[in-house]
Amino acid sequence: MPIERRPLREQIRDELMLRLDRGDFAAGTDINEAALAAELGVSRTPLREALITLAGEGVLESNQGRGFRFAPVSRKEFRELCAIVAALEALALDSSDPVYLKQVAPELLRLAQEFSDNIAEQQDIERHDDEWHDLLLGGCSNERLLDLITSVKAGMRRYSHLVAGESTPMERAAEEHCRIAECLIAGDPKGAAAALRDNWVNGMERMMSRIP
Amino acid sequence: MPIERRPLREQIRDELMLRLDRGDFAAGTDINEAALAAELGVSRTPLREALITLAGEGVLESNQGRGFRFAPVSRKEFRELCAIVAALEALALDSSDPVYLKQVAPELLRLAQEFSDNIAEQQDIERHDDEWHDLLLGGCSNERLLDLITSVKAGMRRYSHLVAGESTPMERAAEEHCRIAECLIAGDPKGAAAALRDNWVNGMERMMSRIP
DNA sequence: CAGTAATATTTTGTATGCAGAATTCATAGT
DNA sequence: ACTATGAATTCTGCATACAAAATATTACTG
Repeated sequence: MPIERRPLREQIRDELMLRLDRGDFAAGTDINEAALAAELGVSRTPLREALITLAGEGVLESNQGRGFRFAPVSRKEFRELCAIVAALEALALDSSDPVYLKQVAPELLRLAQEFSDNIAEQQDIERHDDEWHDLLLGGCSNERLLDLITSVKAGMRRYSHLVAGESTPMERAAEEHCRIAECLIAGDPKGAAAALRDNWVNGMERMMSRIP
Repeated sequence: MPIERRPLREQIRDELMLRLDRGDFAAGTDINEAALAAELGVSRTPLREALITLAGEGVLESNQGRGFRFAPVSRKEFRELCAIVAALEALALDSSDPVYLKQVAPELLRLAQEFSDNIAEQQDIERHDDEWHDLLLGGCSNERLLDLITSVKAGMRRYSHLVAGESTPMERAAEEHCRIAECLIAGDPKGAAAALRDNWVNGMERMMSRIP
């Protein structure tokens, strides 16, 4: 079996995103490279490489001479990101294989329903939501688009823990997922794309009040 | 006046993109870090940082232990990129200030017309085309979206020099630009967005035969 | 002569070192 | 007490150094 041989910068990036999801870093926090490198047990070089990729994804921002910091959150940016992801996912759905969509639609519906039943941990909720969207878009052959969506969503993760603990928003989201799945079952991808767009717009509205 | 103090990695990135536009590197060429660093008169560290950002934009790709190389071109990827940019620019137009659009529409029309007249150098043509799109989208308040468009377009520059020397495609493009501008003058942003999408789709078709 | 094993060389990936900018702290002056 | 000034410290940005992987070369064997 082949042992894992990935560049350190990628592993570091993943680890940092993990910690971001755990809520270890607050938005606006600036990063001490030496300290973080020591904590991770690596040198500053691959750490900086990871930080640069994260800056490229909008998770961090860098200022000359002042290093990196977690990009501060704002309603404006969140609106912008939601609009972007809505458009990109709608495009992905448009360019998906209809056969695939028909095929996974029942599964998508089932997941959405079982999701609306048990209210789990925030961590799980988000993972579940992500997996649902991944399954939805799994039939899209536009690889660059899927990569781009992943990248933009990475930039949105800074916002995800702000909504923690609210149950009603999630029920609404589940309803919307059901509607999308139903459109697909009915063989109406156009309606599904519209419902998907709504899902993002509504999700944005739901979270907006949570953002400073 | 404040003297320019940008990180080396950014200057290097810009220089590499410049050289890419000049056609210095062929797609698929792999990069020798030491040689390139020496040629640029910098050390490998900021060079690698620039390479990593370019890899994030899809201009380069990296393989473990094998370094970076200019990502090979393919019709599939070109189609994918065109679809993405079409959707993103259409979104940008949708979320643009209508007042701004009405305002710059005559200028856009003028530029498109004067463009169709004199056939210039390939280099100039592309710069002109880029500036035209920039002006078109200048009224979009979604900064993240504009950044993203810039980034995705950077990944497309590998393809731009493939079309060099064809005059008829450019005339067609100018026509399409005129149509977009006319829609804006007529106060029909919806139609303009559709024409913009067409512009990208047609541009894709025009170039497709040029790609191996 | 083809093919393969062993060795040498090149090149990447990571760590360390160093100069200068930014920040902090202390001190002096009002 | 508060601000300003300057030294001391911290930290970033870039350069260099080193180890391991990949590639090229040579030697050997059938």
